[in-house]
Amino acid sequence: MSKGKYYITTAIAYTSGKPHIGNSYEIVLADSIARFKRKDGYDVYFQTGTDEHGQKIELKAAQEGLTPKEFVDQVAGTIRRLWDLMDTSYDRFVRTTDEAHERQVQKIFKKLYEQGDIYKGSYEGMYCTPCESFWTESQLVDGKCPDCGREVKPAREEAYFFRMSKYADRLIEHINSHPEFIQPVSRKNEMMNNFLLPGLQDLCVSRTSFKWGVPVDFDDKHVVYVWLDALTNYITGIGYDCAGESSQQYHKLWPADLHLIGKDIIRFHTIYWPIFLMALGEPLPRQIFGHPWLLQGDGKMSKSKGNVIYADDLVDFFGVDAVRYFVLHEMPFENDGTISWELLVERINSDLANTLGNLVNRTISMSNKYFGGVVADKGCAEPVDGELKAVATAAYGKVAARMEELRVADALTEIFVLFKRCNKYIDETEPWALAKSQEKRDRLSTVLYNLTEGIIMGASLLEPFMPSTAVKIAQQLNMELRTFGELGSFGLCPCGNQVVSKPEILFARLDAKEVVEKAQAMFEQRAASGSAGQDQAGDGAASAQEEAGIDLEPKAEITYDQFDQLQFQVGEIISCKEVPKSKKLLCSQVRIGSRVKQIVSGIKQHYSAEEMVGKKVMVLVNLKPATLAGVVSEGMLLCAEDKEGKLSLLVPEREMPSGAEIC
RNA sequence: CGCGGGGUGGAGCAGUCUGGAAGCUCGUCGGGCUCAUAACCCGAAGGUCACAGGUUCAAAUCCUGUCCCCGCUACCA
Repeated sequence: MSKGKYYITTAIAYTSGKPHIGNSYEIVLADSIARFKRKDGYDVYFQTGTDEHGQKIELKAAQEGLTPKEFVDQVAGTIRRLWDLMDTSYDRFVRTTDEAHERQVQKIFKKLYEQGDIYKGSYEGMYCTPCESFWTESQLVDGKCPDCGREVKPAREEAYFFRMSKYADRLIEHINSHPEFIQPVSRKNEMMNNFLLPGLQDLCVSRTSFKWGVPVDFDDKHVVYVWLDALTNYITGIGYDCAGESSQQYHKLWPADLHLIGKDIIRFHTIYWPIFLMALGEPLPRQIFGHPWLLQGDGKMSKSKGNVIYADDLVDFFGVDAVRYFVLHEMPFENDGTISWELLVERINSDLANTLGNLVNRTISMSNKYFGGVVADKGCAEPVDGELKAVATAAYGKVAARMEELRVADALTEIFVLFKRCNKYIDETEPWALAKSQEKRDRLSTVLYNLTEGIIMGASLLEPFMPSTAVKIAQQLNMELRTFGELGSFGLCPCGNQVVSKPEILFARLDAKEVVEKAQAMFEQRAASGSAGQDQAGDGAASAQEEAGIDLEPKAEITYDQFDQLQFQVGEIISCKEVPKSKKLLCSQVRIGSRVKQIVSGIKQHYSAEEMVGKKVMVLVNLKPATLAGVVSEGMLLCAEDKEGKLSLLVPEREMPSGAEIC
């Protein structure tokens, strides 16, 4: 009976920290599609996981005093718990540190090298020795290292490259002949125009600058660089082997039917990934959907403000299904969506509490009130019933059509059309009026039967999106959820069915003001307890200092001589103006003794040019001049900075003449 | 400064590719109803589709220019 296999993946999450609600959206979206397809008769395999290598992770781990492996174990655990919390039905959670994956990546790398797709070359650029960093010409500031301002020299680092150009024509041809390959279509043009048509650059696929990665087994100075490691999870996770020993499962599942990814990594999935597959001689995935992002509406999401929204917070406030509903329903198809506490409450109240929850509640209440909870069709049909039945039986087709286009938000809207129609039906039939006369009792019974039927059909459609809500509704109605195949018929409910005697409220109405206040309190507490609370949920909750101090990573100790090399003096700002075309910079003329220096500072968002004038400030005088946004700066005004990035200039506590030494 | 995405009734969005009566949800206002979670149903008000030009019989939609917002990036010396 199966309609065939359906292999769906999400991007694997990078384990550098706890994902916020925007990142969690993807897994929920994938889950709703997977559940829908499963219920629709496909043999679904749903894979997700984590991407755990790279320099950033190496660094983060070191900062926390952990080995990279310990660190990623922790974060991968957090991510997996979050995915589970969101009630996602993935079949496999791959980790790029899985031994089998790593071994296969090595084999793939070697194979591609041996067949000439990967070659050893060198990465050329300008190298800053003290910073151990490569820079491209365009990154240099004034021909100097953008980090430290020191001289850079041309250098080359050995690296492996993948010959992209070889497969470019084939890929262009594939994309053109498979219009469904890249979704939404607008992304297709973007990829074609920006990358494919101008000519593909070879891709650097190894690094020597860090160790935390899959080692190249025939050249252990190198580790495999991210994409060849990360993207291949889609095949290694289901048992691919490049030596021809791939598993049964692989043969069954590959090619993937859908890679669901964020719009930021479309390029890697629609260009590099297909080309890797071509090189391996494997078929290409059928479809890649780059979904937009869910952005926070009320103010910037920022860790220092502590207002980052995480899925588990939302679940605490609203429950899993409400959160699922919100992210699925509020995401536009192509543009980024907005999330805020107010919008969340609005959606929950109007759709979930009013339209759906209240419908179930009033229907069950009436069945109990008029018939002791027994629902039966007494065959007293009237013309009004027709429209309800028509909407109910047509719903599956409409929802399925939307899902086929991956328009999940619109699919949900279609389901709610049915619930709204049920509410309207109550108004049209006025059961309370029917209840008043004895001879209308059969009609009343039929009306309630029809309503119950409409609700269970809607709930059955809702199941992939809000699984536990659908089950709750079915339980209250004392019925089984329907299969999609049954949704074409109206009236499958056996007569004499007994609903629960007291309906449970599915979604309580919320007060937006209260919710916002509660959220704010949570954020304040979190900000007070420091950054720990963000990476590890709940850890920070215990500490609640009045005014938290700020701890920094200690830098290496220096000698007095080193300190003595710095020259600080009091400077008086005699004039100040904004640097044109810059967001942050103010340019001040600072009198230091008898000299005047021009100093550019990134404080425009904290001080106006006018209020700067006349201030006596602390200046680092002997800093090597540099050019910022085209303006020369000959020193540095010293500032203190708090957690939120607010700045305060340092000024002498007592009156001091300009030029006074600070020592 | 560079790249990208936007600007459609009070709010969130669709419609723009493939010109042809300005739509959806929420909110507001008025009415109805009372089974229900002050819920439900009906109706109304509210938009020069950022601005200015142009193409066209016809422009939210195509072309040109301008302004504004957001993200990444370079500036935070």
